[in-house]
Amino acid sequence: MKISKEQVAENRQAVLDAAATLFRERGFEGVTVAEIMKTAGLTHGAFYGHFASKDDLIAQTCTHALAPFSAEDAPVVGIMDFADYYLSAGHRDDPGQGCIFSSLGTEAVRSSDATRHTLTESVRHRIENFSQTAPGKTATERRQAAVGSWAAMVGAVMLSRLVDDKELSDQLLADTRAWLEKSQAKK
Amino acid sequence: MKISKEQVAENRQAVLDAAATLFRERGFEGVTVAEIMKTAGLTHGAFYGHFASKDDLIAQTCTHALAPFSAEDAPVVGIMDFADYYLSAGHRDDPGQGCIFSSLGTEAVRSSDATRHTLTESVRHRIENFSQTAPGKTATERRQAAVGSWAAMVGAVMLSRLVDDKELSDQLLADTRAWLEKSQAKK
DNA sequence: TGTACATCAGTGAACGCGCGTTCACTGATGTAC
DNA sequence: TGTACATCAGTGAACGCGCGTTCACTGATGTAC
Repeated sequence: MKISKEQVAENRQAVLDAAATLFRERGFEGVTVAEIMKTAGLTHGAFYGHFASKDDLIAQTCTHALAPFSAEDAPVVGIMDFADYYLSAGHRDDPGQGCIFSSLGTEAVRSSDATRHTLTESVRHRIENFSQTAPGKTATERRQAAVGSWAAMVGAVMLSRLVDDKELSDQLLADTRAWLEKSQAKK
Repeated sequence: MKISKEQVAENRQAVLDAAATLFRERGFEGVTVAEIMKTAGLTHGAFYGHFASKDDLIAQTCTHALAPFSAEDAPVVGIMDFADYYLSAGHRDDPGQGCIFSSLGTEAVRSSDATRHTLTESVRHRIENFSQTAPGKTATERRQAAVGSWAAMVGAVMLSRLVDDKELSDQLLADTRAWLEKSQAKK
């Protein structure tokens, strides 16, 4: 039952896609290798032909999921434009397709060196990207605005998902957005 | 080998203390029941005399660890005073004694109803507390400042622990603090 | 106050399930002639 | 171009370890008389 080279590449992408969604929805430890392979349309035995271990998959999944944002030519995005998406109910309610930091942040602290390194570089890119349009007279001020604003978004979405009261959850998102808007306006 | 009532109460507290530290350091799933009991000076078999399950322990540990902040007479604390502690290297480097949201936030999303409810009430209290001294003309503005500022702190500490570059980690904390200070100052 | 006995917190061996990982086998692909 | 064979991605049964949980047993506490 040998498979064509194209099919192999497709299968590999399917596994990475399935892992990217499932990990963000249920955490690295909340999803089994067998479940990921099944979602990708394969059996668990095929897993080790593609990846050295579950940890290896985690690292490669992070790289895979963050690729669009880490590209050198990634589009510059304004903080408030980003906030409109990031602090939306849609993003909160669909972690599987959302930001990896607000869905896996506290677990990733204890992940492999490779995973943490990928995430670190992504943090750097995100800050550099936001810094280009952030308010402030100096580069330092703009970077501070970029870091502070993004940290607030990540924290707010994480808390909004945690809370068991929809009203409070909505308020966390809306209040953070309002506060960001005011902070941006003032230079 | 029956034990005195005082000793039973002490043992229970020791288990909760051990769990509170270990969970924050290594995550709910990264610590075993046996390890917690050993840290508390007991054997794993005694666990089920105190708690119905590991999930029950998690819920009670959250209540235990958050008790000081959830009390009705908890002291009102200024946002920047709190930020001085929260965004310090000391807090970042000692998650075992630190804020539960920045160490367990993304895992807690998938925890039991009881755990999430305890955390929700704690979020509410924290916001109410900060709102009392937050800047703003109206109650709404003050609440927005409280929510946005706290979200930024939680996000910043989580990211600062995640990153594998000490310089970037320090910068995340310092930039967030600087940005918070500026945002507080303006009204 | 002293003695006999029931209680029950803690012990540690054992259970059983789930999960990451391995491996002998299959059969379609793609190469050699 | 057609045929024979080697390759190797995928299959699914099996392994083994770790962890949450259970349970028969122990022996100090505290109560009854």
